[in-house]
Amino acid sequence: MADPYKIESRDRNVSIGASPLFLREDEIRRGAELLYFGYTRLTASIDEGLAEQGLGRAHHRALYFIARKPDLTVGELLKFLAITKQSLGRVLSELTNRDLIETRPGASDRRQKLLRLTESGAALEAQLFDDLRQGLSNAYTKAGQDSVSGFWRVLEGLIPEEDLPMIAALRKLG
Amino acid sequence: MADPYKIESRDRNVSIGASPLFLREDEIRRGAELLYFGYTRLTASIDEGLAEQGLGRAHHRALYFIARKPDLTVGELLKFLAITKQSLGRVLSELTNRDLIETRPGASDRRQKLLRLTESGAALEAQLFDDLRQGLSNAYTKAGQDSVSGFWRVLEGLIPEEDLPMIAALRKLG
DNA sequence: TATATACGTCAACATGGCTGACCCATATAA
DNA sequence: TTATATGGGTCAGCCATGTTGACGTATATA
Repeated sequence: MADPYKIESRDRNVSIGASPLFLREDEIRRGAELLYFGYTRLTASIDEGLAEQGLGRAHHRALYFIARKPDLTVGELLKFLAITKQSLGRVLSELTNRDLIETRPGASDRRQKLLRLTESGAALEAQLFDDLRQGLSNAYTKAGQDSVSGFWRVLEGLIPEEDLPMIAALRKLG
Repeated sequence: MADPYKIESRDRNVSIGASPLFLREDEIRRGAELLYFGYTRLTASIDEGLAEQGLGRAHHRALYFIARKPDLTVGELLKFLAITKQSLGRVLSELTNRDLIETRPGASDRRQKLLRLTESGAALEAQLFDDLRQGLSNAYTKAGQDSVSGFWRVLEGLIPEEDLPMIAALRKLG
């Protein structure tokens, strides 16, 4: 067999090649549940701060990526969010109306719109980021560094290959 | 200082006690991003199978927990989903109309309604579970067993203490 | 000059949350 | 035994956030 890990059966409790442990239903369910509860609890903690401003999660996601990559174009942001331009349009115009973001035309391509946080947008994003930091640094500290690496590795494996370069680009320069 | 890990500052790039690595902004952002993309990509893979049946994520979550804990009461399910009974009511009546779930009164407390999958509900849930299994077992296999343990540990740390017993109960008997 | 691309916008609609008000049946405590 | 609390249901209206489809404008590029 070329690849002993390749999945070739729809059976449950399937044992494949040398690695039966990874494929038992209970371990899959455990991961699914922890991912669900972990993700929802973390976002719930942010929702509170967000609600104070009369904003929702959609706004936060946009603020987050704009903070992360200043001068992001609308097209790039659309790829991160994986929503339609119409949906994003609403979010961006609300953020603009509240003076949380500002735009300017691209230097090399003036059709593009470069997105940036305003000063008050940056302040709000920082405040929301703090909730993220509280939750994640608490979890990191409790789990320990080795666990954090494993956490990252498994999550990376959940993401389709073709999306990884885009995500990796978030961690590079501006 | 009693607890060297305790967070006492809102500064970014803060270094605390003996464990500065865990608290740097980049590591927090990396975790937040991987969690976001990992979670959304995994659920997106399920949405396709769900859309074929004309169902949404809300239906899947209910099916999932009923599959996981047969004879779950409505009240218990409400706690897992953390939504209002009105929202859940819509979902459950749709699932009932499609003959995917069935109910019967509780034995010890006849006010309760015990929820179960029908045969076709179980078949559908199994099919949807397969998408979960594909995604997670692929990620588990790529990452390796040690990473999987770390993945679980960090996620557990993201969940408020008071919610953990409820989640642990999912892995016990019926 | 023709065409493709980046972005915007109007309109209608779906999903899945929410609040508030009110109901019934059954358990439980006074 | 009667009062109250609890588990669950339901109607009505609203909100946030996604979707399609159609169409418009400015700028790049072949």
